[in-house]
Amino acid sequence: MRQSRDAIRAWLDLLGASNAIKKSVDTQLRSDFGVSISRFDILSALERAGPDGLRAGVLSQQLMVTEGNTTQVTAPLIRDGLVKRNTGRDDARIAIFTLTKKGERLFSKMATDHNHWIGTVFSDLSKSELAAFRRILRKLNIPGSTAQPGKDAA
Amino acid sequence: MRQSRDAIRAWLDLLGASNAIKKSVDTQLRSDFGVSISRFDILSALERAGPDGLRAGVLSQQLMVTEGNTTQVTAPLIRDGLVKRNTGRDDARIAIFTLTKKGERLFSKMATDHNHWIGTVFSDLSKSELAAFRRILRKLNIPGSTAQPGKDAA
DNA sequence: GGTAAATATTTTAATACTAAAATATATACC
DNA sequence: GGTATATATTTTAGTATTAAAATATTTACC
Repeated sequence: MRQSRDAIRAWLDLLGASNAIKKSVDTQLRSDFGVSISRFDILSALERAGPDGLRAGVLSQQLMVTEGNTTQVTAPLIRDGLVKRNTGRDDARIAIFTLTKKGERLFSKMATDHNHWIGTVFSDLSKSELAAFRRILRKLNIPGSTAQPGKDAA
Repeated sequence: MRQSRDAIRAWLDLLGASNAIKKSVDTQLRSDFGVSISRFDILSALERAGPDGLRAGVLSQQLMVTEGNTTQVTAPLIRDGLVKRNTGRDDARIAIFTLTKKGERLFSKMATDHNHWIGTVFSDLSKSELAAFRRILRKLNIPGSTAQPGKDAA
């Protein structure tokens, strides 16, 4: 099983890089804007959705988290006036989240910085290396994983 | 900033793959052995350390977590008889963790399966693709990250 | 040998996450 | 029109995580 030992090394490298990038982004978002990466992900999804916002269930699906998680992470964003929660007019069971003006303004600044940070992380890779990297990631056989990510974005 | 958009895509792919693999491993470890990936990481580090075990601080460093985390994640392992906690004989401040016989037996089974799962994840990559993948990961510029991972292993 | 400082770990308070139970509302069928 | 079922979300209980405060013990120095 020589193959499996190299695979373990690759997995540890992958996990380490992912953890380190995430930690770095989270630290910067918190110190510069007072927002965690989880909250940033929500703001990002709502920004993309525009004025119609997103239903709780759709938001959860996009971020690949449970609905309970969405309820809890939106709570402080609502408390801080970055997100508004409305109830569907036809169906009172439905919760619709949208960005407030304040949320839009803050997210816009965050997105600029976030894009720049991530650009820097990959800045030493050539265009073809970046493509090769993504191609290899798509070749991984991950049990129970039909498709792609969903979390984090800008 | 075309470059930054592709970088974001690569980051989302990287994060998605990492999350999905971790989730898959965690789910399998829990259902087959009743142990989470966090606890598995501790057992793995202690197995590697052998009969002398590891001090709390060293264990924390190796897993790249806080000492408080180590205290809490070892607690159920001790409760379940997989790990033993001893106090240093010269210095009573020191906590030394070792695997029990039961812990060794369980970890041995877990490691076999874990290696196989990870081998499968990377099984569609050629030897050179695997090497290219690791080389690219090492070329990433991650702020505040001097070196490599630390977590998870077998 | 007693106090101050240093060291090692644990505890506490907060965030984030899941799975499962609970709640609220709407729909369907009799 | 009333009850059962289905749907959408929230709440609860448990695990994992960090940062900062608290505790325990040793070391150093007067």
